[in-house]
Amino acid sequence: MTIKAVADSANVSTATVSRVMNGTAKVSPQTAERVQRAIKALNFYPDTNARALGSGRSNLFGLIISDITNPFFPELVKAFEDIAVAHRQDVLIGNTNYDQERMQFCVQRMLQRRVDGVAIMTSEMDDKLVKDFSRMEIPLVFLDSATAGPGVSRVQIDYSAGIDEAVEHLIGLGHRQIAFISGPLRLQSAQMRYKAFIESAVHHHLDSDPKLMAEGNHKVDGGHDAMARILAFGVKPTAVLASNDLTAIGAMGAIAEAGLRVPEDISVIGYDDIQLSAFTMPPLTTVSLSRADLATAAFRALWDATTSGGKKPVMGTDCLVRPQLVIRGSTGPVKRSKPRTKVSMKKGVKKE
Amino acid sequence: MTIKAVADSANVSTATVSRVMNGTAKVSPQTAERVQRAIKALNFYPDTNARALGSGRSNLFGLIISDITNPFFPELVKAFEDIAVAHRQDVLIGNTNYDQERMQFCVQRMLQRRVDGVAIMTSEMDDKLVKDFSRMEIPLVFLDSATAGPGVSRVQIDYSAGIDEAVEHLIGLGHRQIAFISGPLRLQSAQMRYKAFIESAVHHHLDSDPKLMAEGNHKVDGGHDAMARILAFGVKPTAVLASNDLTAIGAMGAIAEAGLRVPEDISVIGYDDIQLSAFTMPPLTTVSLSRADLATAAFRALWDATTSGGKKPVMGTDCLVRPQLVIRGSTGPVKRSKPRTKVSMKKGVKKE
DNA sequence: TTTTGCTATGTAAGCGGTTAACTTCCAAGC
DNA sequence: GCTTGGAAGTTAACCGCTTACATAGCAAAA
Repeated sequence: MTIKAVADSANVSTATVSRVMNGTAKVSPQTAERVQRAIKALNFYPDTNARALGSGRSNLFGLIISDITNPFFPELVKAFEDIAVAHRQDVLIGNTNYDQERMQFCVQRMLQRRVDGVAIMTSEMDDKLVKDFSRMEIPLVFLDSATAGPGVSRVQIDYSAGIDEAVEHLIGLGHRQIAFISGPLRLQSAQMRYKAFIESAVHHHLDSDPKLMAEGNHKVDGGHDAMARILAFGVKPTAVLASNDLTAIGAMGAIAEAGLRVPEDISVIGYDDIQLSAFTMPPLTTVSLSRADLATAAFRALWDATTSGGKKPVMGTDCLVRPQLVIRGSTGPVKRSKPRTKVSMKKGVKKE
Repeated sequence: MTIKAVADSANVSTATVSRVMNGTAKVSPQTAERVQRAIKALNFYPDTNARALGSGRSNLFGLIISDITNPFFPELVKAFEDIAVAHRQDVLIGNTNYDQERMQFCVQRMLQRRVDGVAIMTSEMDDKLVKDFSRMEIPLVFLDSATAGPGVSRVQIDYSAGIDEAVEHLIGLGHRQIAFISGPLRLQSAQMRYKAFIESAVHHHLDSDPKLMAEGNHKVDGGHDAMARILAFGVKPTAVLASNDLTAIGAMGAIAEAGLRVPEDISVIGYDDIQLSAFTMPPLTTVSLSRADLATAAFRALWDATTSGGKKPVMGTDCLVRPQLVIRGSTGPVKRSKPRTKVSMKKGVKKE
């Protein structure tokens, strides 16, 4: 079943069939109608490979992520795919697993498939590999890294805004001793969150103590262990901010194991707002980062770059996505374990 | 950068270059060496589209899943991709979202890309669409449905085995009143688990009561609501078995909200063993279904079907994956709320 | 030496589309 | 009536690789 069969069946040339399929040139309504009918009748699907070869457009976008097992990503992938489907683009997903070699493979595959563009949603990307893409003039969009340039766009996350909001929420509840559990600091994405917290802490004159900081791994177990370590130090944070939700969930576990309660003894805030965070016990207060926004922005950038007629190296775009605090049950007012005034403190709180 | 450039650079014909790249025919070691060198030097990546067009093999497998946002799937996807990468196959993922139209698109895309085979990992697949694949003689592998046939393989899950093991574990702990929270019963996959439980219950002469059954949606909120409903009925199950882990997690939430404790008041068992289930509070006892096994079996089936030289309609294979109970903290001995003998019951339990 | 039989390589015809360049046809302009 | 010009189609040259077939070269057989 080829385009030729359709052409014969509709009594036109293959060029005409191609035109009605792609709408690339005027075809009389009657002819178009006839062709459409033939396509339907023969149940014809054009071969994408041939199409790509002939036109130089593969209708494929690459999507590189680091770990599909991290709940942040499936939601991103889904959102991205949704938009792609709507634009009749396919998506080739590459999972780097935080592994250099694997990433290498990934890039190679995309290069070979002649993808129309690549969304690089992991902060860990080798510059050399990026060069490979630009040599082929493949539009790129990065999440949180690289500088925009010819054919390279960026989607940035306003970490500070999200973290500030979280910190201010805690301060409003009376917290001053706020612990922070970071992700693995060798990853840029984790570092950015970490730095945003430090800045916010300084800016808000929070009590600072290295013992309030611990490094996790952006997974549940890492959050758990990090929290356990902090608790073991004997410092007594009244609140913890975690670099992502999984970490926060782990932290909540460690807190419970220490015989403390969330939020009565320690308030917990996560980051990302993965679906699950609404269902933890208690539901997690978290900084929500809309995967749909991220995906939309990334897709847009690629789409614009590939459909801009003519001049090849379109200047990349730059866009900022702003997270937003979602208050649920894991944060509450700080408990006065050692009330300074014995009685009727409650009445005196107003001004404090 | 085409194969021609490489050929010129190595002073051979394009055919020879193609041969050394694919190992499809003997080439003298020296020539091969020279070609390899040229490929490296020019940093040449063959165009997969052209290759697919010329050879009729796309080196692409389709992977259809229903909801990448369900933690069961990312792990499956990852495992599948891992094996695929090792075999130099790419993977085109399609998310049906449990939506007919979306599934349609999915199938279409794969057909157009001329995938070498498709793993259909969702129980909801339209027969008409399956026909489209077989007309093209595209090998298929199903998870949990369809009958094997020419070009159609199956990977079956031995639900009964897993559920039996769970039920026996509970019985061993003294439970007789076991509730079951199913997935959405319109989905085959949910039905199979449901039926397996019913059979097991009958087989083990468990107390049966329709009020012990509730339908969830295979997500956390569904599990929560279903458990709440069961509790509201006033029946007092001492244990709950959930159709998947997310459901179990939801159920644990509802139990906690009812002022009961897991496992002291109610034991909970999930199904799937998603990563998260090791980190709930308490850690979830669950029937572990190895995604790696599933993925491996599915991949194997497709791989064998596509590489079997010659005769096209190879008979599909059939394979059974056996889940296994993982005992963690959410199950415990049944509590004697109304001890029949007032005192020293503990000593008398031995024989019971 | 000539023939035979391999083996290593080259030649060129696809694969199934796209698209530039060209042909028709026909209405409008002069 | 003859040009001009634009719309609707057709022809055929690619796109980059694979592969059937042809060929050259050489060792063994005759």
